Amino acid sequence: MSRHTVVLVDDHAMFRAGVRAELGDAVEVLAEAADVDQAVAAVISGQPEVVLLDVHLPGGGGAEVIRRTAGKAADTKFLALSVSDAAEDVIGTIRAGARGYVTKTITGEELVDAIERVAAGDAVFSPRLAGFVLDAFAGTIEVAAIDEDLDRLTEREREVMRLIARGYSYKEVAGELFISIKTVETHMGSVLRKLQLSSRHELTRWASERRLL
Amino acid sequence: MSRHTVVLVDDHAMFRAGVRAELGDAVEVLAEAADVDQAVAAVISGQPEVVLLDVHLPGGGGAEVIRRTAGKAADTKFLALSVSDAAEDVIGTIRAGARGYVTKTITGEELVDAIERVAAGDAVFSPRLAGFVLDAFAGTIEVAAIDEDLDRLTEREREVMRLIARGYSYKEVAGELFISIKTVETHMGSVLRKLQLSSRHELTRWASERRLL
DNA sequence: ACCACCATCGGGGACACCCCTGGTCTTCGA
DNA sequence: TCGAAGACCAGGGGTGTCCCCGATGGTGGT
Repeated sequence: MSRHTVVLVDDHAMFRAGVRAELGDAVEVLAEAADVDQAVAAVISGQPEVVLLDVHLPGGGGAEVIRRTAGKAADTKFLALSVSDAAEDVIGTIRAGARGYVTKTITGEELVDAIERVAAGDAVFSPRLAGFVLDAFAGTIEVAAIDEDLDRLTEREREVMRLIARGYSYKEVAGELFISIKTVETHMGSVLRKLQLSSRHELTRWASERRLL
Repeated sequence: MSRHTVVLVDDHAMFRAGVRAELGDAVEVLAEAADVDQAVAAVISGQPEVVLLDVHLPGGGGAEVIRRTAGKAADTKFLALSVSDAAEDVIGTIRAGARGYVTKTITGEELVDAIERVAAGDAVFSPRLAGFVLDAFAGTIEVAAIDEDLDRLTEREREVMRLIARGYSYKEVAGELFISIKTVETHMGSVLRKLQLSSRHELTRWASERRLL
């Protein structure tokens, strides 16, 4: 197997040196970078197969590097390499487009394996972290935050809201709930006022962001 | 380590027997099920740690089992075990709440390991499949499938469509694109006709399902 | 008894949305 | 050179959406 090309991004020179030593001859380190600007430049000029990316990085964080190089390094995969195992770090980085996320407790051998797998198109996670992504994906995260706004609605208002958010017209909602259009309008007025929205379109977006459909 | 409890769900008795033989004494198979109804009953009465779940199952599919047992088997994890490596199967099952997805090409030893990891709270994937989930999560999937409908729109129609789907009114779109409201209406008429939709609300849902916002 | 809140319903109005018919101008390829 | 297609614009009409005003009951707390 030919050696994979890698760009190494971390704000601590000592850590970069450590990774480089651990990787040894298994991969070819094209360049190193210590902040977002350097990283973006290095990735675009080097076109590496894999970028080893620190999540907490001066200048916007690792996710910013992924966003700024989007489309400018077509075949480059990003592998997050972080001390953090916080869910928001993991999810944020994956959302940005990283193909893997491993913690710095990883051994050199495992890291080489992870790099090879990411380069091959697979996704690599420290086992415990994959669960975060799945939780977020299945929509079980943030469920708690809804109620602050949502529980100020009455039961009837919630019914109307749900149908409207799904795209039903007032008339259809009226037919569905066996009430008059005028009552639907009244409820919708309350819903929009309580949720501080101004149109059914905003309501649709509000509901879809909270996965209430 | 104590043996994990498992319910085995697959519509082929032959395959269930095979899995049972492969697992041997490593896990305790509480029950088997051949369709959705049997599976739901077995999971609720057995309260297993892990359910080995076939994706294509008479009565609604594996995802239906997960939905119907939601909340009734608190500590039970679901591990999909399928011949299919199609992205829609993987994503659909994970969305329903499965904590892992492996193909039936797996060896018995690997399957035991996967069961143990899922029981411990980790997520397990056949390497190639994890990418599907990440793609869907990052919103990069289906980008190819869109164009069949989307590329029938002209450039201007796409601009109008994007703004409308975001909740802009016709007037706001007109102001944004420096054209008259009447022109926006004309473009929207074309968009709705070409996409076979009938209202801006359906367009909003259409676009959000494809993550074009 | 009174008040607050909820669900229900109505009139009327301003505007948005969707469809229809028409038209001009440009670009592009047969 | 002539049509096809796209971007642009207009009028009119029917319906939907959102808001204002009002009203009637029921329920629950003080």
